[in-house]
Amino acid sequence: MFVRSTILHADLDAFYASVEQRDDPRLRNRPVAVGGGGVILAASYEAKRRGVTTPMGGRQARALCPGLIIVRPRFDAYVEASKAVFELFHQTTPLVQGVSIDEAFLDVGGLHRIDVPPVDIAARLRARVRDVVGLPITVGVARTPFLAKVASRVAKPDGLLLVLPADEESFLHPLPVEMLWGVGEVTATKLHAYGLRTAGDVAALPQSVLVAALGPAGGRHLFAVVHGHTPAKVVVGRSRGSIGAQRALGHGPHDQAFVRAALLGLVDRVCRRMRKADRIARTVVLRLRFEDYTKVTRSRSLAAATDSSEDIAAVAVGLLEAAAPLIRERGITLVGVALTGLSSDEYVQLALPLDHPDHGGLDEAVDAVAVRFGTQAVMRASLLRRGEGIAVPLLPDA
DNA sequence: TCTGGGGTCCTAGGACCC
DNA sequence: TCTGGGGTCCTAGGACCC
Repeated sequence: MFVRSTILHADLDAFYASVEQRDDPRLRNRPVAVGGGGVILAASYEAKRRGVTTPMGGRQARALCPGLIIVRPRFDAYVEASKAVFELFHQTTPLVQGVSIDEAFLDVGGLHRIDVPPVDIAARLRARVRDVVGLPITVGVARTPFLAKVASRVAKPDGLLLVLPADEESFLHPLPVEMLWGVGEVTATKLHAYGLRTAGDVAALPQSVLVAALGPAGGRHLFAVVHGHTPAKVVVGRSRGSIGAQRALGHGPHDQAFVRAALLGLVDRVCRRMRKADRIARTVVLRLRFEDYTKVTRSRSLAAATDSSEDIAAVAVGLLEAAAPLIRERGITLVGVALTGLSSDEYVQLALPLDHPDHGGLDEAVDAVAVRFGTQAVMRASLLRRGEGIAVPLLPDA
């Protein structure tokens, strides 16, 4: 079969800082950073070239880059700009996988009947984002999302890079391991300890060595990555697995009532967001960080999923009280709450993966639904969600 | 150089069940 | 009664991403 490079990774450059430079001409061509809570959230390329990175303290950033202009974040403006750019993505192809507020994968493989090469589609998209929204964007074009992502990294800023299937190895292998998406500081340090500096160095090794060094999932993944064996499809329409909020409290001491109030505020926020999204949660996670920057999580699963602020607040406060000795000991500097085990509030999701090798598949899943919800439910259980299992509408008579 | 806020995925041990 | 294997769920921690 004829293989083509049809995945685009589109990534806005220095997103927050670029929006600020767009909206205030005085900031253009100058080192700009967007800062909140004493920390740099984004830096323009003029600032990045002088060593400003994220997250970095404002004082350190100014020391590295005299004349740095630090502006307060305007999140509403960023959300609006992001929506406008994603609108252009969707006008390009229906197959858009959002990665974050400022980047997405686009599959233009289905558009070949129009007879425009993907790299031309990418160039046109860049021009459209520049003209319509006024922001610089880099696009990588390759056969898989992973390769497109690495291509856009290499092409940044304000660039376009096509990696042809025949050139994948010669593109990938000279790159330092840090350039590979998914290799962070810890993994890079481990690889360096083995004398491995480039993707090509890693590619010369058998998979077993990587598994021994990085664990089964990490080792297999990196092996696949350096040989170009990453999934070719984008994933569309996947819903979030968790909703959370956190708040840095600054240096203490903070009394228990203050921490408790902060936590209740966060619970209120995440519960509103969850209800707005028509989701319900089954697990509450409390996140704490201490003066020595150690962190812990404490979690509790409910018997049934809920979107009730009162129920979730009660669980969260219970977890906080149980952690009181730890807080007294180490001094708290951050409190956060996350809701996981999310499901739609219209469906109950049974944990019955249909594609499990030892599993009988659909028949057994249907039987399990019948046992748990009655045969009436089976009649309604026609909806299969993303191959994860069976979804049963939660009706009053179910 | 002292580190924000929002997420995803993986690992691993113990409880529990068949 | 004892032993074993296989599976899922819960909890906690950690790496990584932007």
